Amino acid sequence: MEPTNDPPAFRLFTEIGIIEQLARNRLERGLPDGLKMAQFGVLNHLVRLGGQWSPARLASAFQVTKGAMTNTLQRLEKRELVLVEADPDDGRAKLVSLTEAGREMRARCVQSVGPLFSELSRELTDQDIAAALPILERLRKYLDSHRP
Amino acid sequence: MEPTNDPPAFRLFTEIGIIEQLARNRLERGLPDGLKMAQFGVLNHLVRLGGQWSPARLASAFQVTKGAMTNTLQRLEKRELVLVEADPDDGRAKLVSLTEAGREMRARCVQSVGPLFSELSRELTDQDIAAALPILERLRKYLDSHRP
DNA sequence: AATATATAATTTAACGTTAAACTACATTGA
DNA sequence: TCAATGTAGTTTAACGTTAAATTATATATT
Repeated sequence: MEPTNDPPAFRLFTEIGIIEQLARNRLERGLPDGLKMAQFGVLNHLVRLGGQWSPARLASAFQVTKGAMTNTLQRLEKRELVLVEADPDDGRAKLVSLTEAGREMRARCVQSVGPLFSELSRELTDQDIAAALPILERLRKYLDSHRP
Repeated sequence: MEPTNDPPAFRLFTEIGIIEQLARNRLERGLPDGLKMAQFGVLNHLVRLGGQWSPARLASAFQVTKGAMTNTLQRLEKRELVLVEADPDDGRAKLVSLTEAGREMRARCVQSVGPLFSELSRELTDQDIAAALPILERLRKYLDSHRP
């Protein structure tokens, strides 16, 4: 690739776009049973934070539309990795929680993802990453707070 | 959002994934005539680097599959923003170049994208970005060189 | 020269995403 | 109380993406 004269912000977006594609592809390739990143993301979220989550709260946590979350949850529910119940306190809402199978699947996912992170740590130290993270967080928060 | 205990590399991917989504959405929203980022990317590439490019070279430059590039080029060709000819030296190949309309459209796209970059420069200086870019470049190059 | 292998581009199916329209239920306020 | 407004979730259409199969042409090897 030729070196570019694009302004820094443009190059930042370009790098982010390419990394996102390569990383999702690489991670997804290792996930068990053809699970997708979106699905693993929800399982991981439920394991880390526990409890019951409405689809709307999950959609907001992952910055996707409610329609996208409906889709992901339906796929997880089909595999019985997740339990979806009616919210007793709100007739419009549902509550999503992890099943035992979901917890096990998440563990397998974490295992499958391990090797990439090990390799990466030889290229990029935690210090390197820590240097970049605050800038990306500011960018993310800015974009998030100026949404339509 | 609750603070996470995820390892730095994981948080890096998470931030990148969210930023990619928010940024593409924000940028696309401003593009003229419902042009998409993928299409603008190709126009921009052809303006910056000029000349004739085979679909395969473009696919490689953008790190997408040839199928994805076929799709993007067909949409650009339908709007006559791009000219696609047979390669006289290789019966399998095609050559893609910019039309005048394509050049004008790219200029309109750059204009439409300007405001976001101005706003952004008040949140994130070029120095901030310059601090993050080398790390992202290393990550991108690593992922790119270890593809299946 | 003939065959085998490799490359260029397209097509198809499957997935995730958004936006917008829709249904169902909740909340607010006159 | 009832009407208006707001929110939760689903559905559909359109787009971009990948992977895999397909067609056509090039290149290399024997």
